[in-house]
Amino acid sequence: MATGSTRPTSRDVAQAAGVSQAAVSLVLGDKWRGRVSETTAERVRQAARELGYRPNLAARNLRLGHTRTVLLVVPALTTEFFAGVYTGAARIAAQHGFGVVLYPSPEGIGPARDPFASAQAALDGVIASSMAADALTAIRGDQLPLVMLDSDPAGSHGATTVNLDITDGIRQVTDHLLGLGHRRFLHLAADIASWTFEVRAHELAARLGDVPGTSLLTVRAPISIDDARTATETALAAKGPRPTAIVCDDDKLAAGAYKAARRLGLRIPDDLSVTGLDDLALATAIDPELTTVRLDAELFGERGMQALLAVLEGREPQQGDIPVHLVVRGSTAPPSAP
Amino acid sequence: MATGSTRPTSRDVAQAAGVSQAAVSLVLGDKWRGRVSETTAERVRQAARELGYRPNLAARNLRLGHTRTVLLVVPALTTEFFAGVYTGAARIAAQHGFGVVLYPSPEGIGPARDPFASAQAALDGVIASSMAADALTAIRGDQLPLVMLDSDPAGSHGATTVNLDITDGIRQVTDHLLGLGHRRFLHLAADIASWTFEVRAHELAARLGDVPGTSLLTVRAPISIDDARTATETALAAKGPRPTAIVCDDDKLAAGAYKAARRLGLRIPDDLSVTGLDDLALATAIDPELTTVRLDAELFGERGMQALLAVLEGREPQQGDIPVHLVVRGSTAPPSAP
DNA sequence: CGGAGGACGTTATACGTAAAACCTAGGCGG
DNA sequence: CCGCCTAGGTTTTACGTATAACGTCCTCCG
Repeated sequence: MATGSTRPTSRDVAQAAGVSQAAVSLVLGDKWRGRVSETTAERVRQAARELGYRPNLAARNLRLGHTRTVLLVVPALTTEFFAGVYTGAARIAAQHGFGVVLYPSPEGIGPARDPFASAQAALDGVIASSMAADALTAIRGDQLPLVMLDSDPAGSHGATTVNLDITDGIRQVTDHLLGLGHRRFLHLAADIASWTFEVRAHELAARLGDVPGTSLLTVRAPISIDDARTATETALAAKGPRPTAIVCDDDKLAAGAYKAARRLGLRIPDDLSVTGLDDLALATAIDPELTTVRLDAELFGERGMQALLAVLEGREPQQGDIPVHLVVRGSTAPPSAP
Repeated sequence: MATGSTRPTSRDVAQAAGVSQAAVSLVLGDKWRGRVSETTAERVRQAARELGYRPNLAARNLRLGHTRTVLLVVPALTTEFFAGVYTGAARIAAQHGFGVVLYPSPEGIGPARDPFASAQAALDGVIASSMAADALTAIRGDQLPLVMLDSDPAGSHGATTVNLDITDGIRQVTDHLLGLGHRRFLHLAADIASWTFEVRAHELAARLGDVPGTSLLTVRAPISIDDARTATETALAAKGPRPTAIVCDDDKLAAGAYKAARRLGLRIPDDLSVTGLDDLALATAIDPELTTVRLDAELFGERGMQALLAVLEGREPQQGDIPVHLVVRGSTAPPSAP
């Protein structure tokens, strides 16, 4: 409270405590065992408290050569899902003294399309969702440690990948629906080029291919309730035997399917079973509640961060996909008599 | 591609281009008009490109004394709303060469309850939502430029405030409902101590107080669909004449009210009108679609960031609350005969 | 033809921190 | 009583950048 209006530095603290700047750094950095007496240490801490001293992060980062900050690249934050991923990642990060800065989607943020420029921070590593595909090339340029989320393990050029076990999720959905007796399926697919959605399509086709007498129609829509509604409406209005079950890539698409069904006068689950994927708040808000595959977004973020920390520390990242599980609610039932 | 594995510095670029480090800084910082010839400038740029040079942000921040990074403090990201706020803030920030780092909610992130420690970055300013109230004391400690979102202008100790015109939103809701003929109201309130929710309660009471023959019952619930459902159910089960309209502090609460209504066998909007506030994706997913007050989250974030930029540059921030507007959908109708 | 600028750079320095290298008593074993 | 160790510090340096202050030539005008 003496120098003026500029923030106090470690030198100011040193002066106030009557020691050298080095001593301050030692004490505040907890490196003083056997180097500084307990009494002076306390004096330093006292002075720091009184001045309201906060170390200058920029200077520390420069000195240390790292920033304990990582970048999380995600698509636009239009659902709770990636908010959950962020929360999980940030939690683990905080436990290890790291910060997480977000780079949400190349579109919509502004002219600076360069994640590294726009995330104004010096970075130690990157976690990137494969859905933010166009940011990838920029990222690969730098040689920062990289963890890919929801990404093809084979196509990630050696980057560590952390994935949800979507394949198993789709398996659970199809087992459930086939077990109920459904045979004619509509796949309401997300209109996004991303590995995680390819997996859904592939596994669904593979599963149904194993069962004779099944049919599978696919229709694509952007992830928006209204787009999903219109796509579903036209698909259902087509001639021929109507599908009895709609498998959606995502809960929002499922909400669109609900609206289409209402417009067409079809009742869920009596005339039509619908499944989602995500388990957003939306899933239990609609009526009937949605049978869907629950993805643990926070765990996903945690695992991503843990993997990145492992890479940064030269350890081997944990192997294995993150389990997901079907939660059966009121939107699925046996098909009515054909 | 020569020095080894460590990142190239401006000195490496200088050496490669055969100039001094200062020249590199001049050229890359666009301060070279009349100081460096176009040919050498191009040589420098070329060298920088070849080496894949990126300036060390930590060093730059140290030198410059600022970081062009601001902190956005928000409650947990459990709806799209604050994701929108972030997106808007980040867009404006990017246009001005700023980065935004997020500090979501003191709970849930980890042991580091200090926003400044956990947001590992050196900061130039802070935008804070009043809903993250417990972080505030920590923030007030530092004397960073501060913009408060959704906060009592009178109680913000001189910090700049940017607010949505919630008062007008509630006015629109009550006008709409009163116009339809409703007289008995239930206020489903968010169980959060925050100015923005107090405003809702206050304005609603004031508005109805002006109209003789109206009644207002209030019930509080945490912002979760299930909590809202049970709270609503018990409120509606109480004896006495049943409310004909439920005004909810938020769309999620409204979704809970829907479920309560279904359980009690009440039809919306025939037996019960319901209004929300936010206009989340949820609002159009439920049936009937929700009459609600649309809050432009991105604009909110933009205005917050613009205000902070104004403060940082010593300009006067733009005055005036952000307009909101009622969007009437299927969840409101005249009350059935008393 | 002398010197006053421009054009084109370079040298030197400071930002605040962490930590290696160095200093100085005092105590103590041999 | 010498040498060495240890406790308790201090001096010094480096991190990479931006920029103020300082040199050169070369040109051109009076």
